[in-house]
Amino acid sequence: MPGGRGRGRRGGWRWRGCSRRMVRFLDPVLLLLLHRGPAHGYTLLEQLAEFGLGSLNPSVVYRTLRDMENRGWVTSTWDEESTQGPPRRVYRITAEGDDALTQWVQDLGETRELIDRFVTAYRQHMVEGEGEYH
Amino acid sequence: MPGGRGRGRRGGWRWRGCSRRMVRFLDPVLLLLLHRGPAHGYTLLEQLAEFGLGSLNPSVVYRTLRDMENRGWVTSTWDEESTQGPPRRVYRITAEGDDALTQWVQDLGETRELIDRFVTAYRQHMVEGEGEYH
DNA sequence: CCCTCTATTGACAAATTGCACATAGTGTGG
DNA sequence: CCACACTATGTGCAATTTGTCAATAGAGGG
Repeated sequence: MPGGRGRGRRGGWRWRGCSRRMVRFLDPVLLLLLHRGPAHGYTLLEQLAEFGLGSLNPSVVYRTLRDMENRGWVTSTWDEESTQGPPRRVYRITAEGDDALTQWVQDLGETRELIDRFVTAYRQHMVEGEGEYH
Repeated sequence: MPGGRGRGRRGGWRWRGCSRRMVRFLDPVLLLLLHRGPAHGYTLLEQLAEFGLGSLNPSVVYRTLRDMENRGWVTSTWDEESTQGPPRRVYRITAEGDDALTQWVQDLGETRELIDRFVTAYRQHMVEGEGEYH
C-alpha cells in the first residue's frame, strides 16, 4: 500500500510525529548554533541535545547542513588542522543565514501563537462542556 | 533533480514551510472541532480559519478525515437529511479520538516548550553577543 | 592486522504533501 | 432544456521530504 498513511497504531504515530516535529527545528537550531561561531558538523550534532534534538540520525543533520549551504545560509571549508579522524568540514553562517535565522525566529513565534490559541480553545471547551456531549 | 530540495529562493521556502506548519495542526484542530459535536467535512473546512488554518486545500482536509477514520479516531455516516447539494458525511469523534486529542494537546505543549527554549536561547545570545563575531 | 572511535557521504525505500481534476446534486437565469 | 454557479466529496499522481542502512576513511590502541 504505497502512499498509504496512518496505519500505525499507538506507538507508531506518536513517535513519528515527534520525530518530524524535531526535524522541523533542525534548521533554526543549526543556524543559532552557527551564529555563536563556526563549527564542525560532528560538534553541532552533539550540541543538538541542548535543544531537545538529540537522537536525530547524523545523516539527517549532515544532509540538512548541505542543504543550507545550497541555499546560501552557510558556507563550509575543510578544516586544515587534522585531528583524531578524517578531515572535517567547518561551517560558517552567512549574512543570508542571519536573515534566515531572523525569519525562523519570527516563524516559530507565530507557530507558538497558534499553539497557544489552540490550547486555550481546548481548555475553554473542556471546562465549559463539563458534561460531554457523547 | 528528483529528491533534491531547497532550491526555492525566498518566497519558496517560506510559503512552503508555512503550509507544512499548518498541515501539522490539522489533526488536532479537527479533533477539537469534532469534540464540540458531529460535523460535515465542508463545515469543518470553513471552521478551520478560526485556528489559522484557512487556505488549506479541501482535498487535504477530506483526506485527513478519512485517515483519522482509518485510525479509529472518528467515524462517519452519510447524512440522511439531504440539503443543497450531494450527500454529506457526518463525522463523529470516538473515545480513541478523545485520547488522541489529549495526546495532541500534550504534544503541542511540549513543542511549545521547545520553541520557548529556542527563542529564549536566541534572545539571550543576541543581547550577550552585541558585537557579533562576524 | 583488527577493532573502535571520529567524521562525512550516498543511495534508496517509504511517507507526506500539493494540486489538478473527476463526480454529483441543487438551484437559478435565459 | 442548457449553461452556470455553488455545495460537497473523492481520486490519482508528481514532487518533496524523511528514515535508514551502508560505504568511505583517517587515527590510535592492543
